Amino acid sequence: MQPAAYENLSPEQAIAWQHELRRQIDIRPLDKPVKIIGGADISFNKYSEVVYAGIILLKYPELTIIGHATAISKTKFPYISGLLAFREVPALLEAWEKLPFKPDVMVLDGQGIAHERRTGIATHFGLLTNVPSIGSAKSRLYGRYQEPGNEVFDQSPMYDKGELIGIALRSKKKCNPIYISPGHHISMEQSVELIRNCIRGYRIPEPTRQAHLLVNKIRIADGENFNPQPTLF
DNA sequence: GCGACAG
DNA sequence: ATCTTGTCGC
Repeated sequence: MQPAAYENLSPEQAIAWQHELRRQIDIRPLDKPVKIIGGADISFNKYSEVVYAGIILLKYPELTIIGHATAISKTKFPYISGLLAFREVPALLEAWEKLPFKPDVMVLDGQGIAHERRTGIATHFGLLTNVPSIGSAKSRLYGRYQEPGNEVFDQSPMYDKGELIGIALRSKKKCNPIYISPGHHISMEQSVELIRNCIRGYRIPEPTRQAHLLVNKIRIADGENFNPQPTLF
């Protein structure tokens, strides 16, 4: 199935596709060391179908920005909890194709396998691009866990019926934890280790944080042309 | 039936 | 996610 056709899927069909994708998930150690790590995110104006996607490339472990790509696209697929990938992945793939070179691993803003059907946006993106991926979410979607300790890097496992599906990580003191889970072609341990090495004083790891800054920047720049609200007179 | 519910 | 200023806490 082509991602471009995602907007025509019904929620039921999207779920059926996730069951299909689930069979292809492969959680295992990386085959090569990480020298370049990428971060992806999207932004949009309320009530608008226009989505601004962006991917940032950082040198690892220095985390200096060495490249990026963006794409302005449209989507008709609404936000539905559990089906986030169908709304955001198409635009992200457009940005992915524009990258000057590909990263060794990608960090997505959302879940990896910490998902009811193990198909969070990071897993979905990893399967389609065949690139190792990690999910770093700002809130929990699925799985049971105990609140991690209050010190930086304290962590707590997330389970689904006894199966480890993610890790709640305290990335910053006095802040809510972030939820890490492998997406595809990477292990749980490596996912957490990489994210830990991407924390730079903020709650959000650099790849995703920089991607967020990037897409918000292009959205604001693009919006300075017309008025979203009904103009008076 | 009730509560939860990535971005 | 986005809309938005000040403000409580470390």
